Amino acid sequence: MTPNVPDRPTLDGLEAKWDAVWHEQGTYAFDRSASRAEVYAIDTPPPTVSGSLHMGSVFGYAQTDAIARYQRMQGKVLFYPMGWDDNGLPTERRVQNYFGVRCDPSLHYDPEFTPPAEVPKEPISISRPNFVELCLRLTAEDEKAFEHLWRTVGLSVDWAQTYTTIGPEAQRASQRAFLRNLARGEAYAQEAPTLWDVDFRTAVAQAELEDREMPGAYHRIGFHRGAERVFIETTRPELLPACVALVAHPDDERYQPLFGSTVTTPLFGVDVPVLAHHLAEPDKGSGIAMICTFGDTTDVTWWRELDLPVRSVIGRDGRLVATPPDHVNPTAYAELAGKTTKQAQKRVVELLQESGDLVGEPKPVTHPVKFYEKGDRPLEVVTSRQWYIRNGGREGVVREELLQRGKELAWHPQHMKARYDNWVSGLAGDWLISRQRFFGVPIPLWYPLDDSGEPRYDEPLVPAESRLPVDPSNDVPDGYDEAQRGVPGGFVGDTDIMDTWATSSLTPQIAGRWEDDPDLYDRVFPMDLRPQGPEIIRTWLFSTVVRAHLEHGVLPWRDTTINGWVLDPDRKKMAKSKGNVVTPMPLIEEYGSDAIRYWACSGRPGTDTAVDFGQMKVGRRLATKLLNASKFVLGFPSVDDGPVTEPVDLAMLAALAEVAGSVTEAFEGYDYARALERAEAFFWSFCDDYIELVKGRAYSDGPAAASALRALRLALDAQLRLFAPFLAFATEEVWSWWREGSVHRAAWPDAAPLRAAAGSADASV
RNA sequence: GGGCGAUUAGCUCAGUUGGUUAGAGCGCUCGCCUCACACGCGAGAGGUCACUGGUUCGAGUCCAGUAUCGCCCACCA
Repeated sequence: MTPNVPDRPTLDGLEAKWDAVWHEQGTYAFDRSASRAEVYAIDTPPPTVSGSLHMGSVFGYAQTDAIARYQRMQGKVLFYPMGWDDNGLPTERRVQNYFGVRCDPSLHYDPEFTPPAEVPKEPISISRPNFVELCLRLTAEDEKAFEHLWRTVGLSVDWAQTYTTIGPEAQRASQRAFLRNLARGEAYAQEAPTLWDVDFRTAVAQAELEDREMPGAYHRIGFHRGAERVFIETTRPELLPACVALVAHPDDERYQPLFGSTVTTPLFGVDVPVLAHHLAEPDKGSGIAMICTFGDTTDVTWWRELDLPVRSVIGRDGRLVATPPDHVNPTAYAELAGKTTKQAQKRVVELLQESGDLVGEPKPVTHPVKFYEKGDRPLEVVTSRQWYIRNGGREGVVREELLQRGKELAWHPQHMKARYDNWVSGLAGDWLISRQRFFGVPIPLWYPLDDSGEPRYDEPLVPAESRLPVDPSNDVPDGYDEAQRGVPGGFVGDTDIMDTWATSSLTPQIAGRWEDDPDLYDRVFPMDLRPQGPEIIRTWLFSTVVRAHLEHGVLPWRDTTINGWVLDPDRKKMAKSKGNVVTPMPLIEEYGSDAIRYWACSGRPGTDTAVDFGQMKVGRRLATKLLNASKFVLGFPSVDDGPVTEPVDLAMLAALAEVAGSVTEAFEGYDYARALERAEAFFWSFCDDYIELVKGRAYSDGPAAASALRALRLALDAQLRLFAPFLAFATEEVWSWWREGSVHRAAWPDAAPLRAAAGSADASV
């Protein structure tokens, strides 16, 4: 066809133009007639829908898109869905602030409720269904904005294949998987000490913890032993009424004489045993520690292994409970009841000073304290009934199996596997999946109530899979009716929801419509690729491996690419709290999507990369150059398909063949950055050297001119396709000037035909 | 305390089985509106390859150790 080249090619407006065309022509639509062997399936990370996407997301997703486009051009049928992770705490928090509301599950649904136009000073209490409505409303708006950004960036996602983690399909899959875990004994409930966020009033899992350095102080406190004193040091004197024992190392000669005897707590007058345990460290504090129920996870270990009683004083609201534990002097305790831990600590210290049991002044220290990663106050340990899924945290056999899965998985880059091994090896317990929150997938169970109205937790009422998804607070178990809810002899629904990871650990199954559409599922599962960030190896990657291992006995995907972290222009970690977050849209408008994609794809796999406006400028120049060089090549009259004859032309084609080979090789190893670098290096030399060299000849007539024109077109054609995964818009624009269809559905440039055209030419000429 | 990664020109980074004078882009200096492109073209300056040893005919590249930075994990009295 006769090329239709614009007089002044421009990058401006290409995003909207080609997004519309791709959408209309279904360029990236999944072809579900393809067999599993023909499909390349990507388990795309569902971004958290809470506000806006940042450059870190664009970075990783653009890299994945380059891989996706490469695979598509290699002839694979891409299953490339997109999910939105909208359930869970981030959305709840955003809804609370955005609308000025708070969820109170004891309230009933108010169909008339609409949030006030202005955020009220005092949050309005609304029912759980009203709250969930607002969550859905806000996430729907965000998801529209997210899709718009992704389409502008040019992700070649099939937008007909989207899901949300709060949607009915995701709920059905999570509940089904949970029920199957339950049936196989992999899910279980347990009343146990649990890390608890006192502000969010929910249990949290090991994977969601982080340490923060906090100021504290060692308080040296004397326990009574007749007329003697035994001194311990603690940072949490307010837990003195919760003390159940003292503990020292079995080899510690200072305390060996005390083992087996009892001492009395100051102020509260409780007799507690002095015990030996290997976890006690002789060189920490005074070498002897008080065990409280519960100050930290070590206390839990001691409590369990030494078979100690419980004296809980911290309530779920983070305040000291009203009634003192057994044996605790009620008069002394009354001073503390109802106080926050901070207030209680202050008061206990005053009382200890008055009684003379505190030695000297508290010694200030800075020490790491466990926080919920989204929380504001230190976690407490409270006893509660929670659901767990076995993940090898307690059983060596399962742990070994999961480590083995980690070995089967192909990691890119390889060293990221160490983080997985590290995490799995360090698991301290099973996966706590229940949350005492509102916007999530309900635990799909009810419990019968006995004659006194107490739930029989050991006999849960399980829904048939055909009924899923269910909401036990609205739906009724088979064999009961609504009137029996909460009545002795009736039933009660489980009020907990699942942790968001309990749903997103099933993204391959959700996207593949597990059990809902077995025909589709068989064509896409297990998937080929899991691309994701390094910080969620311990959560998303690991939990997905756990679910697939337990349910299907396979790895959920063959390869995983772990992208690097995005740093701000000054190479600092970007964080909302630091106010240095760079938002993508303004940059896309300034540099164009191809430039942003270029920047993202020039970051090596797994390598932390700064937001670099220089790289974006370079990317934009590359895209512009591609338009102009193409205009030059296509400006010449078309010649027939005869042979390329001139040595320089042949050498150029030979070099291009080599480049095509190495770009392909790089992509096969998931090294999109190297692929881009190779293609780019050739292109600039093609423009600056080869084109300049043959320009004069190309303008002339005769066989030598024809050879140049043929070589130019061959080279342009191949290079457009080599760049298509990166410069998705500019390559498509040029392709449309002279070719049919989309460059993104064209075949990947094989080195062989170029080499054939080059004959025996030497690339180094 | 354990693990992983990084350390190459002012800046951002390549450098794949160890092999001739260490590369690119940005920035900088100088010269060019040469009919595809001034978002361009040409020329140039700029480096003890973190440090210390070792292996080798030969090390930015392999080995050991040290330092600094970053990340992950850890029972935090």
